[in-house]
Formats: sequence, structure tokens, C-alpha cells
Amino acid sequence: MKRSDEAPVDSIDRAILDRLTVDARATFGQIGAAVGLSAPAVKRRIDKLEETGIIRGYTAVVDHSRLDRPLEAFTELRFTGDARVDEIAAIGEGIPEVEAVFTMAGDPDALVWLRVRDVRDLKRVVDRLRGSGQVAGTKTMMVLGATTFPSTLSP
Amino acid sequence: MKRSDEAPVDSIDRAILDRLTVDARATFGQIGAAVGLSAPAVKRRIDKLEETGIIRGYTAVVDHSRLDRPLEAFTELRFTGDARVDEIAAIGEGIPEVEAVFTMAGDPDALVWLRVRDVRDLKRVVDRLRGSGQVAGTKTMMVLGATTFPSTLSP
DNA sequence: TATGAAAGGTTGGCCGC
DNA sequence: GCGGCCAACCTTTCATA
Repeated sequence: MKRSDEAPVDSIDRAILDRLTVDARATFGQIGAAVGLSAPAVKRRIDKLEETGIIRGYTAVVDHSRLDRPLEAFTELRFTGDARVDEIAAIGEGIPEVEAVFTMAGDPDALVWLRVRDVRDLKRVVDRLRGSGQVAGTKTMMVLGATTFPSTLSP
Repeated sequence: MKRSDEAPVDSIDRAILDRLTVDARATFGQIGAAVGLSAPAVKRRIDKLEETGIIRGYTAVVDHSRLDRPLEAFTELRFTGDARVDEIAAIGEGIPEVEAVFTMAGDPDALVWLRVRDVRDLKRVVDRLRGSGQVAGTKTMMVLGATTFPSTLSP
């Protein structure tokens, strides 16, 4: 494995990450104008941030409430005592309705963020989670509304 | 306000959203090659998806565990009976450590996703949430690990 | 929607600090 | 090592059909 060693993320890198967080489709020139660097210099820094894994990728922020999976929910999972944390984290594998799995310290063991078509769909997904073996219990909560914040790095 | 009416998101739009979800920096030509359209045709569709608000924006996926806020937590909030849901949703305003606020049906009233520097920082942020007035109680859980899934739209 | 041409963005090489 | 500059190439964007 590559020694992707010291990732010396300096204040300019932080400013670049900040810009990409706000608009991942900004051009190198636009980012450069914001951080005081030329476009090629910005490209080289971004290439390095991608190589070292600081930048994992780029994604569109989509309004799912107006698409085919308008319903959001969180399901708390409790596992049997023999389940390892890595096994718990893997429970979302292959279930497209699972947006994210957070393994937790304490109770519950995991928090699963779901996006589903309707309540019937939710029932199906929860049953699938429950049937994964090692799941001792679940508690599902419906989301009324979600507000996400653009993860500013600056403060 | 503009009546950005019927948003007829067809299967090609869905394929475009799918591509942008996986790589928001893909060129129109690359997306066109994937969905079977010319670059200008892809641009017009994306412009419309942005105008109608189906696409809210584009963001970089950053590995925060290797930056300045490596610790994640969820805080459940319980509010006093006179709090309206919109007021509850606004509790994250102006707190940069708040990644998202989910208002919930049932108990708790809200789930707040936090990203902080360390436990001391977590304490400060939770105290700030508690001091927002109308908060009747909190329960904070630490995240051991998070796995997010690339939100595939297709299946 | 496609085409084609002008404008603008990306990217690699080279030089200087 | 890191940034600026330049030039070739690719992409975007707009007119037009």
C-alpha cells in the first residue's frame, strides 16, 4: 500500500475544500480566484487531495422529496452480543434504501438512515434489516423534515 | 415566484442524476456518453433540473476524520410542548458543528448530526443546543464509524 | 436534438523561486 | 518542492437548422 503519508493540509487547501464543498463544479480558475492561486496550481493541489483521500469524491445534492423516495426514517438497531462492529457497519450493503449506517458507542449499536418510497416500502426494508441475523431489535423513527448545512470548514 | 410546475423527471433525467451523484465533476460529454445524449442536450436537462430545484447543488465528499473535526455524534433533542416544528428545525442555524437537523415524528423531537474537534468541543456544542430555549432534554451518542452509500437512484 | 464555430477551461511541460 | 506561464487540446455554449 502506498505511504500516503503526512497530509499537510494547509490553509490554502482548506480554502479550496471550502469552495469545493459549496460548489463542486467550480472551475479551477474560479477556485484560484477565490484562494489567490493560478488554475494549474489549484489543479495540482486538488489532484493531491484526491490521491491522499482527503477528497473522496464529488456528488450532486438532490431533492429526494420530489423524486421516487420522498420518505426518510432512522432505524436504531440493537445487535446480539456476538456481533462485531465491522459486521454491524456492513448491514447496509446491497440495500439501496440505506443512505448511511452509523455505528454507535453505547445504545443503540447502530443508527441506519433510510430513504424509502412509502410506508409499505419502509416496512419491507426494516424487515430486511431485522432478517440480517444478529439483529436483536429495532426502533424506527420517521423524519418530518431534514435541514443539512453546507459543512463549512472555515470557522 | 416562478411556477416551476410539473417536473417531468424521465428515465434519462434519472440516469443523469445517477451519474452526477457518483461524480459531480463529470463533463457533459462524459454524462452524454453514459446516457446516450449529446453534450448540449445533457446541459439543457441539467439546467432545467437545477432551475426546478431537483438538483440543489454539488458538493465535495471530504474525509473529515483526517481534518479538524474527526469526531461525529448524534444528539436527540426533546422540546417543550410549545415549540413548533419549524422552530425545532432552525436550531442548527449558525452552529457550524451541526451537519444536519432531522425533525422527527414521535420521540425524540429532533436528531442533530454533529461533527466536532474533540469531546470538549462536543460538550460546548451540546450546551449551546441546550441553551437555545425550549429544549427540554438531550441525549448524545458518539459515532464509532460511518458508512455512507452513494445514493443510487436506479433500482 | 444535432451541428459547428467561438469562447473558455483543462492539463502537461518548462522555468524560476 | 511549489507556483506561474504557455500552448495544445478538450469542453462549454450559442447560433442555427
